[in-house]
Amino acid sequence: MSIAVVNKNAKRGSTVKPDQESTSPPGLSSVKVAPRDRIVTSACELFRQHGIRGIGVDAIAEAASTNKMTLYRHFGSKDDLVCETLRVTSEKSGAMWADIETRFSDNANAQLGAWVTALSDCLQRDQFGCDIANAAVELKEAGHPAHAVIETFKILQRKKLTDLCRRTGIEEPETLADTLLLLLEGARVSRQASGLEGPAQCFQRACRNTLTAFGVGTS
Amino acid sequence: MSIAVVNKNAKRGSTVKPDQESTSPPGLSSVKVAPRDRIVTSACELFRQHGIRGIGVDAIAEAASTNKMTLYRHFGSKDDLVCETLRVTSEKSGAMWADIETRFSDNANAQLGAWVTALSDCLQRDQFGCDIANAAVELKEAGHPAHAVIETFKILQRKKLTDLCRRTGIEEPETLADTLLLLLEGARVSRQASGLEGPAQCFQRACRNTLTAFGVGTS
DNA sequence: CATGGGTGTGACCGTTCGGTAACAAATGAC
DNA sequence: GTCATTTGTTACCGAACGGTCACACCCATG
Repeated sequence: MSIAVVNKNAKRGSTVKPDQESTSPPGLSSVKVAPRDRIVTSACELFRQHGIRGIGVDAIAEAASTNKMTLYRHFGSKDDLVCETLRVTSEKSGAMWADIETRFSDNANAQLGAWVTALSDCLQRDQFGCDIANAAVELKEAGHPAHAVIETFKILQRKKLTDLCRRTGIEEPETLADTLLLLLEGARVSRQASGLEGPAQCFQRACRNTLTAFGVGTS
Repeated sequence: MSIAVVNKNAKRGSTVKPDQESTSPPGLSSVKVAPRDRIVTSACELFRQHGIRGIGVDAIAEAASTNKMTLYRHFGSKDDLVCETLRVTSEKSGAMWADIETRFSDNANAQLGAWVTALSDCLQRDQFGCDIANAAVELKEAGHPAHAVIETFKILQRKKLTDLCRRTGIEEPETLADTLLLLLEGARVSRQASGLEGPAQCFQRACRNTLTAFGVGTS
C-alpha cells in the first residue's frame, strides 16, 4: 500500500527505528527507497487526495517518513515539488501510451479502442480525475511555474492522440482527437462533481459513438 | 500587524466617504447595494479568479468595500459564504435556461441549438470555467457543506438537459444529454489547462456533430 | 430627541502555513 | 578508521489565515 498517509504512529520517541516500511522481513527487506523518491510519491498521493493547496509540506514530509528539512534540501520550494509531481504524473501517462502501442502495434483502430478502454477503467478506479487538469484549475495565478509543466503535458497528450487518430486514415483526425479529449476531461471532472452515476458513466459509450460517427471501427 | 493583505485603494482615512460606487452623480446616485449583496458579488468574482482556497475573507470584505466583521455577521463562516456564492451562480445558470426557453418556446431542437451557442459564447468569454465544477475539484474534503449545493446544481442541470433532449423525440435522450454535458465540462476545464487554442476550440463543432449523429437538426 | 439595529474600525486570538538555522546522527566511499 | 555527504531533529521565524471582541458610528424610525 502506501507509506503511512497520515503518520499516526509518529510519537518521536519510537525508540526502535525500523518503521520505514510496514512489512519489512529482516535481512533483504525492501528496496530502500531514497528520501527524495519517497517525498515525490507521497506528494503525488496527497496532492491528489487533498488538492495542492489542501495539504502542507509538513504533512507530505511526514507521510514520506522524513522531515521538512530534507524536503527543502531536494526541492527549493513547495512549487518546485508541485512541478516535479506533475512531471512524474506525466511520465506515468507516457507509460500507458507505450503499453498500448506495444500491445496493438501497427493497428491504429485497435489502439484507439484500447485508449478508450484504458481511460474508462481509470475513470472507474480513480475518483480524483486528471491531476494535471486539477492543478490547472487550482493554480490560477499567472506565472505559476506549474503552468509550463501543464502546458507541455497537454500539448504532448493532444499531439499523441491526434497522431493516433490520423493513423486510422480518417478525414478530420484533429476534430476526433479533440472531441475525445473533451469527453475524457469532462468525464474526469464530472466524476468529481457528480460521482460515477453522473454523466461520467456515459463516457465509454460517448467515445464509441464518436468513433463510429467518424468511421473508426475498433472491432 | 498589517491586516490588509492586498490593500490597494484602502487608505482608511479617506476623509470623504462616498467611494461606494465609482460613478456616483450626487443626488440619485446608484441603487445603494446592501453590504451583504456586495459581499456575495465580490466573493463570486474573487473565488472565480483566484480559487476558493486562493482568496481570504479579508480580501473579499475589502473588495466589497466593507469589513470582515460585517461579513461574519451575514455568514457564519467562510464555508457558508462559499455555499451562498455557489447558490447564486446556480441561479444565474437558471436564468440562462429561462432565456432560452422564452426565445425558442415549443421548439426543442432550436433550444438545444441555442444551448450549444450560449455555452460556446460563454466559453469564449470566461476563462475560468464552471465555478461549480471548479469548487468540486478544489474542495475534496468529505462532508464539506458545498458538496450538497454542487450535487443539487449538477442534478438539476442534468435533468433540464435530459428533458430538453427528450422533447426532441430522439431515442436515447439520456445519452445525448450526458454526452453534451461531458463535452461542456471538458471544454471548460480544458480551456483552463490548454487555453482557447486547445481542444476547447472544438467544443461547438463536437456538439453539432453529436447532435447530428443523434438525429437532432437545429436548423 | 431618543433609541436601536445595522455598520465600520482596529485590535486581537490561536493556528497553520512556507521556509530557515543550527547541530547531531547516520551513512557510504576511500 | 577517516572523512565528507546525506539525513534527522528541534526550534524558530514572519506572514497569512479564519474568526472574535469591544466599541464607536451612522441613520432611519418612533
